[in-house]
Parts: sequence; structure tokens; C-alpha cells
Amino acid sequence: MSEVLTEKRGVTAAPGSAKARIERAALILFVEKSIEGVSTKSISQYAGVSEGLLYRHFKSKADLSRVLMTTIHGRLTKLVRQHMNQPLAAAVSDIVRDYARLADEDWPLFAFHLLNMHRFPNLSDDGPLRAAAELVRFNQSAGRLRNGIAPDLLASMALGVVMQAAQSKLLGGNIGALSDHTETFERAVLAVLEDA
Amino acid sequence: MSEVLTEKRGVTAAPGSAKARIERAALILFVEKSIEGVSTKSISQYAGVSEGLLYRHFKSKADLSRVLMTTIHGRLTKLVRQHMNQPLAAAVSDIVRDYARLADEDWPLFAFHLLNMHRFPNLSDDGPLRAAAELVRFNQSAGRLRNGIAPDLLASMALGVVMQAAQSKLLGGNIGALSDHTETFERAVLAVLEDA
DNA sequence: AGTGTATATGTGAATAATCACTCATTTATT
DNA sequence: AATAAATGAGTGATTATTCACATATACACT
Repeated sequence: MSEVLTEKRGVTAAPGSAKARIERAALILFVEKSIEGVSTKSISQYAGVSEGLLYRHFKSKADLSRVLMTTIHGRLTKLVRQHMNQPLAAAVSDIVRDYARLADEDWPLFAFHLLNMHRFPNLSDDGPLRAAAELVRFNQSAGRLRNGIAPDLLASMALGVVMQAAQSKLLGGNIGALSDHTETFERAVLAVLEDA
Repeated sequence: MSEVLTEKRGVTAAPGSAKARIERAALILFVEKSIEGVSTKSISQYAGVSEGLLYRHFKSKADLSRVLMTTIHGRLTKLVRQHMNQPLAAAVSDIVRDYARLADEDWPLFAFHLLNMHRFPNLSDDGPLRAAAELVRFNQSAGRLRNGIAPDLLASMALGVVMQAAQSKLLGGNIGALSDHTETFERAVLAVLEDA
């Protein structure tokens, strides 16, 4: 079906494989409306493919959304775990920077996670929040953070500093790229962790 | 239609007016699934009324969700504005306390706002976040808060401390009643505002 | 109290549109 | 020629909303 140029893969007008285009379309529409608020027909139209093709690559609409969620969920989890084995301040700095970068580089994917994570409760067992809680607990045990507060709660509050800024952006706030505020986030997160 | 007891109004098995029962049912189901993911049939069944009755009280499903959203949105906005005219620390303390209390007293309503606010972008012009930003700006002007950071952003980060804890609860986290952590929230919010 | 009447509340079957999904068939690739 | 990718019309189920109808409540006048 491709009458568009495909010479230099990745820089041509054709944005990618049909499967990738379906995923992109679904992502964007899921964020704009909601998972149930988007029809398979509208996804396929947005992606520029037939409706039937959607079912060659995904066994159902729910499966499609599940694939998208596990993808971003895994990336975020790995991102946090990647930076855990270093002094707290450095870990926070790296995590915040990469979080903001990922959000800026693929906002629909990031927003999809933010908005729909609660619909995939089984993934909560191992996610960024859980990882962050482990980081907190380790630093509490090592005496580098106050011990009187539950790791889950402290991790939530710390992550919340960044996540609510993202939510704010989603609501049409004036905040620009999250990466423009990494230092601000970093200081605020540390303030929560150490002063609270 | 009422074969149930209605002796002592308000304490009987009949939980309230039909309209109130419809609103409750919608709220709970909207949070559990999503607005588009819930049918008018399921709402009416959950409420124990006929499907047609839904349209006596609300002109459409979208109208029903809009009424619910404006209700909670207005309450939260008023809540923040109510405590703005006092020293910052006291304002934060009062706002955090009332936020947590409202969340605990009517979790479905609170969660509905948290999850679906982004679907009502027109309400963002005047909401809790905007109010909080005004509080920040005032305290910046008065020299009580650092001036180098956008009020919108600072307000977001501060509110995020509480909101992410709520989100965490939504994801099945161990956090109990939010009111059990008002002091923790208060300290963390002040830490963000003053140290960041 | 009793009767008539308007208004509000409630019902559920009917409707046309849309839904997720399937499948026989066609087109492209190897 | 064989396999993979892609199509789009067709399927039965479900959707939001309407409507003709039934019941209950409230008010006005006797």
C-alpha cells in the first residue's frame, strides 16, 4: 500500500511500519479521549490502515492498550532502577532528568501512563513507584533518611512533585518542556525526602 | 416503586432520592471503569432505577458527568480559596487538612476529579491549581517565597505531594486514610514551597 | 375530607447508530 | 508458487437516547 517514499528508513515521510503507526494512533487517541472512548475504526483511520489490520497485530483493543501500557511501564520502571545504586542526591538527579527527558521526547506515551495506569492494577506490583519506594527504604536503613515515615508514602510524595507538574501540563498549564525544570524538580524532590 | 422502608428519612435502607442514587452510581462506576466505559444501562441498574429516569434528571450521559465534575471541582476550588487569606504556613495546614478530609469522606468523588479533570479543560481556568498558584504568587510578591520560580509550577509541585499520594492509593498502595498523614503532607508541602 | 387537575416522577420497549471483531478475498513480498 | 500483509464488507451485540404510557404528588376549590 505504500506509494510514499521509503528510501532512507526512518527519515522518510512514511513514519514507520503499519504496526507502529497503529500504536502511535492508538496512543494519541487514547490520551485525547480515553481507551473505551476511542473506536477501533477511528484508530485505524488515524493510522491510515484498514480496521481489520488492527487484529493482525493485536488480538483485541484491550490487548493493544495493554501492550502500550506495559511498554511505557517497563521503560519507567527500568529508568528508576537504573539509577538506584548511587548516593541519594545523584539518584534523584538522574531519575528526575531521565523522567523529564522521556516525557518531553514522547509525551503521548508518558501521558498515557499517567492517565491510564490505574486501569492496569496488576502492573503496580513492579513499577516506578515501587522502585522509588525501595530506594527510599534503602536510604532509610542506611540512616540517610528519616525513619518515621512509610517508604511508599515518601516515594509517592517525592514522585508527585514531578508527576503533578506533568498533570498540570496536561490540563493546559503554562509549563513548557519538563526538561527546562529539572533542577527545580531535583531540589523540590530532595526537599521532600530530607525535610519531610 | 418503593417497597423498602422509608420511615426515618435518611437512615432507612433507601439511601436517598433517585437523582442522588443515580449520581452515586455514576460516580462509582466512572471511577471503576471510565466515563465512556460505563453504559447508561449499567448506571441505572446500579442505581436501581429505570434507564429512562436518567434522562429526566440529566440531559445526557455527558451532562451527568459534567455535573459531577463541576460539583467536586467547585468544592475543591472553594476549599483552597477559603484558606488563602492567612500566613502561608497556616494556609497550607488548613488546605492540606481539608483536602485529606474531603478525600476520605468522599473518596469516589475525589478520585473522579483526580482521574477525569483533564477531560474538562474549560474548568481549568478556575480550579484548585489556579487558586494555589495565586497563593504562591501572593507570597512571592510579599517576599515570603523565592521569586525565581513560576507560581504555576511551584503550586503544581506542592499540590503534587498530596495528589500523588492519592493516586498511589488509587493504584492499590498501602497508604490508609489521607487524614492520617496530614502532618506529613504539611511538612512536605512547606519543604517544597520554601526550600525549592 | 373529597374531587379535579396539573405537574413531577418513573417505566421499559423501540430506534437508529455505533461497537469490537471476523473472514473471504485481494495485493504484495519472497 | 507459497507465504505474509492488508483489505473492507458483514456480524450480532451493545450503545445513548426517545417516547408513549403509568403512577405518584401537589395544589385549588368545594
